[in-house]
Amino acid sequence: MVSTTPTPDSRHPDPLTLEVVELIGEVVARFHEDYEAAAAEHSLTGAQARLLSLLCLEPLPMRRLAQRLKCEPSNVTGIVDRLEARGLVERQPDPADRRVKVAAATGEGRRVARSLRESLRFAREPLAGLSEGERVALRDALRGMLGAV
Amino acid sequence: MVSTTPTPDSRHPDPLTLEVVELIGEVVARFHEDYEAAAAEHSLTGAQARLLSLLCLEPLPMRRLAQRLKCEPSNVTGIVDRLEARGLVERQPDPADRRVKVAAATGEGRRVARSLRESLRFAREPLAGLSEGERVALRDALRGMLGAV
DNA sequence: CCTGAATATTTCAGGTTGTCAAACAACCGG
DNA sequence: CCGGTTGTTTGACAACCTGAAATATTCAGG
Repeated sequence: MVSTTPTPDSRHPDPLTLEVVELIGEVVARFHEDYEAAAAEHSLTGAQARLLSLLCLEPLPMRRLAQRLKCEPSNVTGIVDRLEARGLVERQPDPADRRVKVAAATGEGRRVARSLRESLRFAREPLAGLSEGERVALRDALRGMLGAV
Repeated sequence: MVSTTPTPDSRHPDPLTLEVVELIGEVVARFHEDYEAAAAEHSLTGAQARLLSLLCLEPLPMRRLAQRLKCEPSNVTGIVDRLEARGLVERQPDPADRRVKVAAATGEGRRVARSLRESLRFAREPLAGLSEGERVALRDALRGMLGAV
């Protein structure tokens, strides 16, 4: 009787699945709130914070930035403009292809990004309230969700 | 020795916590993508879809809408304006207080919201790939995260 | 080498979201 | 009745986002 996963048909979800969906929605909402708030503390918008965080890992051409952020390249132009005006990012020419401009975080940009990462409390603090077993279970379930698609 | 949760200090998170944070970030990103895409299929923006979904549960005064959406009331005015122009929402006078206007979903609005909810596949389809035990574990961990704050 | 297609970036126009301050109407306590 | 508070809207402004057009550069073929 333990056997068959009780067919959580995605068209007729069972109550358990519905509750999990509800909970995920709440987590998503809180995560966003927290992210925007952390960005605002550094006088950044959410979009600016995301872009700066990306560049903090490695410099990227404008085109790739747009792909990572899932938006149009013309949009990235403006965001980089504003970050560049504040000295957090700079455009560098690509020696291999004079069409492309590589955006890179400046030293100050990296400093701000690090500070921002540290003020991102949600998804870390509440995790501290979980036992190791729960965290392992959470990890496995999340892996399953992301891998299943 | 079972006692103390192995101190996942939020300033020096262990690798397990870091991975979970990473996974949550991915889930949040996918959830948002999916939500925006589902909204776009119905020619709605994310904000419009969220507001319409709220009104689909119960009519709400503008003020409360702003609280639920965590934004300024003046912002809600515009979003309701656009939804009202499309006949998905209507403003009704509150007989008890002539200052307040209650926004309510129209029949068409409810129809669109239902259709939207059904096209929201992420957070439901991948869940189907989890065993019942995993879904229970996920539920408990999420509850713990949300409650712990 | 030259031409034309393709690519990377920017610019521009237009729409949506969001804030803040100010206006306005209606409520309410004294 | 009066003054302060509350709910909604309006206006000005900034950021985000898209789509189309302009520009510069690369690259493949003839």
